[in-house]
Amino acid sequence: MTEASESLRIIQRGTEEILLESELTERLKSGRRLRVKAGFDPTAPDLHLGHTVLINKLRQFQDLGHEVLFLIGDFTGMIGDPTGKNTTRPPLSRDEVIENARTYETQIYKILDPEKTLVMFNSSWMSEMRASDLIQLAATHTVARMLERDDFAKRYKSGQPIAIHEFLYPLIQGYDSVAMHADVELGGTDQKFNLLAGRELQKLNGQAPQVVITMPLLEGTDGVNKMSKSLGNYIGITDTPREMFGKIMSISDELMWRYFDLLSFRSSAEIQSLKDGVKLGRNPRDVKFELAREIVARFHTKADADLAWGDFIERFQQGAIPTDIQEIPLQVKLKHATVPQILRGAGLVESTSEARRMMEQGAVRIDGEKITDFYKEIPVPSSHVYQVGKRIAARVTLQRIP
RNA sequence: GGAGGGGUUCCCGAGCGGCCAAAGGGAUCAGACUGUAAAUCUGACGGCUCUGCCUUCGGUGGUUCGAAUCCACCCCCCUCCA
Repeated sequence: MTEASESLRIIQRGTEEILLESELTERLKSGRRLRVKAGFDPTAPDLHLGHTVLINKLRQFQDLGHEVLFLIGDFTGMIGDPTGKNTTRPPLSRDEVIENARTYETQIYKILDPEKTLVMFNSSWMSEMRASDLIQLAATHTVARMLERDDFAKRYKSGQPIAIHEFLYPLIQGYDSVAMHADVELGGTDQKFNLLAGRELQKLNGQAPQVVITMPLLEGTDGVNKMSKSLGNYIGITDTPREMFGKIMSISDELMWRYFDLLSFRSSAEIQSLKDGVKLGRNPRDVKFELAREIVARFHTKADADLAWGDFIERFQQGAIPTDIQEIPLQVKLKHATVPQILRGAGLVESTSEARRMMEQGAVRIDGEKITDFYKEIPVPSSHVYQVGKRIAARVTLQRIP
């Protein structure tokens, strides 16, 4: 097996599609250090596991000696990528974009090698672009072509608005590839249209068109929608070890295998043997533990992962009161306080109505004892551990103020 | 510019003078169970000083004993025509 075909095999793993594979082989054979582009919109400042599917792939390119061009779409961020959306996104302010971009930069190096990463901002060439250039760019594509895009088509048909500027997004993303002289661009499957626009524009500008590689979209913790911050089904890479561990444990047994495929660094053979193990009666929960430990260790440390694991077992399997819980001081004017008041005051619930509901449902405990009486008076001063359900707990210390 | 349709609680979506804090579904949360914060089942799901009271159905003003529901004006979205 030649070196190029070995590289190709590594790159192929887990991808959805490579366009065109022959071109990729060609470039790999050239032995040149390839410029591998991936763009991120700085709309959501926190990366989640869904993004890491792509970043892991970038890392593989780096390991093979290539250079990653990490494009922060600060200019396009002000437009708002219409991909997959059924409504127009609100544009971001200059300051928000810069702030978000900074967060991205600090987060990607948990996976990428900084030595082989070039961070670029598309505002550096887009802000220079003149109106006449932009119109020329716009002239390269037709409205019909734009409306072929599934998300635009759906919005158009169902009567949702599409603003003109949204048509510019794929064109600008494509133009980025021209400006960056990208050899390869990676994106989610939903980005295919935008990625292909890059190929066309590069051809028009006399460059060899980039190879487009699409990666599957990772489903979120709900197992249905793609992972995204706005849907609240995400696992952030800056989540605490405990949160991250718990969220991974909450995915369905089915989805767990998908996560193994797209997120685990284990070999395909190893994953297959885990599957076989479950078939033979191994508890899927324990396999999920392994996944959770691997992922938590990647973004934190091995020790953090083990701690989170132990904590999870104690808390959910054995129902123990967590040990290192938050301390919340609360000042009270009277000699007594009722439980709903305390829970709301300490921020454990959003309203006293919610506190009452939780109590009715038997979710509230004080020092491990279930409390259902709304009017139970807690003396002030005092200090107890208050729990609302299995996940929320804090030691609340009541202090009397005159 | 003209004609028509529409804006309902986190989302979708019913309601079209009182029985509406507003059906149903989704999401979410809790409880039970379990092999787990899977699955399944049950329940909750505006707020409060909670057997009652207060605020909500694009906005403002009106009609009425009483309006999410009727009227007027305004704002926003969509479709068709120009």
